[in-house]
This record gives sequence, structure tokens and C-alpha cells, in this order.
Amino acid sequence: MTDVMDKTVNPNAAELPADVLNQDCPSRTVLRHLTDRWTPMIVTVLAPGQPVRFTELRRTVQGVSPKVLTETLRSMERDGLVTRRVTPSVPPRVDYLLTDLGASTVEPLAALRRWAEANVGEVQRNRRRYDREQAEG
Amino acid sequence: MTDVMDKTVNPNAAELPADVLNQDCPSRTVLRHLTDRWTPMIVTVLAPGQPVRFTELRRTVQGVSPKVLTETLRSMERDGLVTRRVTPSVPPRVDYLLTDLGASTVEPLAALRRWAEANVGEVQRNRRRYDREQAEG
DNA sequence: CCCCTTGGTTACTTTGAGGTAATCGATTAC
DNA sequence: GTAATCGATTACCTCAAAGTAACCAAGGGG
Repeated sequence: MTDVMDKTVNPNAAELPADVLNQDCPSRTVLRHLTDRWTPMIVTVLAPGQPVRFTELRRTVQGVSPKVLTETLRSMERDGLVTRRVTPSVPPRVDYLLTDLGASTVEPLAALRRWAEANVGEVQRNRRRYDREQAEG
Repeated sequence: MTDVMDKTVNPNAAELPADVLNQDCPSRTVLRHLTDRWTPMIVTVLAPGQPVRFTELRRTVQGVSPKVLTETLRSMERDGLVTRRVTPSVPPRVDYLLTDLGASTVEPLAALRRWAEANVGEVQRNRRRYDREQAEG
């Protein structure tokens, strides 16, 4: 996010087979952006395809600050996941929408979101059990 | 990861419909753990189903420090994603393997990994174009 | 005249995830 | 006896991500 200028760690890895397990593979930075704190939620909101305004995004993605929302959207724009559309009215209107590339992240990210929502109960039970067992010995 | 003791933000949200967009929904912590820096890679390595030793994990997931690998595995164990199996030999042998719950994350996380690896080229081109356009004005 | 709006930006501070280096215990190999 | 092994743990440090608060322009509504 702050790495608006991050360079490819391995410049001569031009188009070799990508592998996130490889320390120097640039696909790692791609995976990290995809899993940025707010990215899955933003993609969820933009998934239907209608352009969404900054303010509406801010309301829907509960808890995100304007600064971080701007940063995350910029990073997504830079990676080619979203398009930023400005209407220079007063007050200004700015819409965001997924590019084709961005749309192709919807399925994987939605699957992740669904997993979290479907299994939150079991995970919480596991955590309680683990903590109880640790407390005992 | 440091939140080994994190409490549910909203204690009376016992088993309501989960929604990651909701600030107080515990599914958010689940999504965050799933997208922890090393979790997708660890799940990738454990996906085949064979138990994997700590040291092998350390070698395969390039760049992870022993401290952070331990923390991440503990967190995954607490959430019920992996089982830790100790053989008290000398030197000690510790294997990790996915639980059924952990195995159910393989598909979604592998999809994410595949996306990153398949699209790293296009993302890098987009970044270069964006940076060039910013440089011009 | 003042305040409201939108979509930010800026400066500053805080947090916490992650990294580094040293150490451990118990045993076998050299 | 010294080194190596394994799976950590501990203390400490760093730095990027995230949060907070103030502010901005350019008008419209009251």
C-alpha cells in the first residue's frame, strides 16, 4: 500500500513459471495485495458490476478510514483491478468499478469470504477449546 | 497472530448470520487469519495430506522465520486448521497436518494462489503503465 | 454569511506484525 | 569434547500498515 513504487525483487524473472513459495517471485506481491485487509471486502461490494461511489464504499465497508480506503483503491487501480471514474461536478462524484481483471478475482475472493462466514462458528468453538486446554495444562 | 487471546468483539452475536462487511462480525477475524501473510503458503504445502515437519515447512515456505512460522502454526492450530503431532525422539520430531476443517480451505486458498501466479504478468504491466502515466501527468 | 456536501490530502501517531539473534535440552555422530 | 540436530522460545528491534484529526476547493441552500 505504501509500496506504490515497489520494484520486482528479481528483475530478470521476466516471465518464468510463477511460484508464490519462491521468495523472489513477484507473484508474492500480487497475493499480498489480494489479501490486503480491505481488498476482499471492496471486491465483494463492487462484484455486482454497478459503479459504486467513494462514500457508499465507505459506508458499506464498515470501519475503513477514508485515508486507507483511498490508499487501497489506488493500489487496486494501479494493479488494474478497478477503474476510477471522475465526474467533475460540485461536489465531485467519483465511482469505482471492477475491470475485467478485477472481476476475475470475484470468485476466489468470494469463496474465501463464504468460507469465513460459514465456518466462523466452528472456528470460535475450536478457539475456546484450545484456550481451555491450555489453561488446564 | 499476537491476538492469541482475542475476544469476540460482539459477544451476543452468538450465531447470527455472519457478514464480513459488518464491523462487529467475528467472521472478520476468521478472514484475517485466512489471509495472514504465510497462511495460504502453509496450506498449499500441507494440501497433499502428508504430514510435514517443521523444518521442511521452513525450507519450503521460503523466507519465513522460525518465530513467525511457529506463531502462524499455533494460530492455525487454535483455529482448528492444523494438527500438531509430536514424536518425543531426540532430536524431537514434530509434524503438522491439515484437519478436515483445514482441508476445506485448500480449494479457496489454492484458487487465490493460482490467480496470483497466473496474473502476475498482467498486474506488473498494469503497474508499469500506471507509474508511467503518473510520471507524465 | 455560514454551513453543508464530496472525495479526498496532509501530518502525525499508534499498532502490531514480522524480523533478528541468541539460547535451550537431549542425544548421537565425529 | 565438540559439533550438529530439531523445534522451538525469548528479548529486542524495525518498519509498514493503519488510525486520527484537521483541512481543502467549489459551489448550493438556508
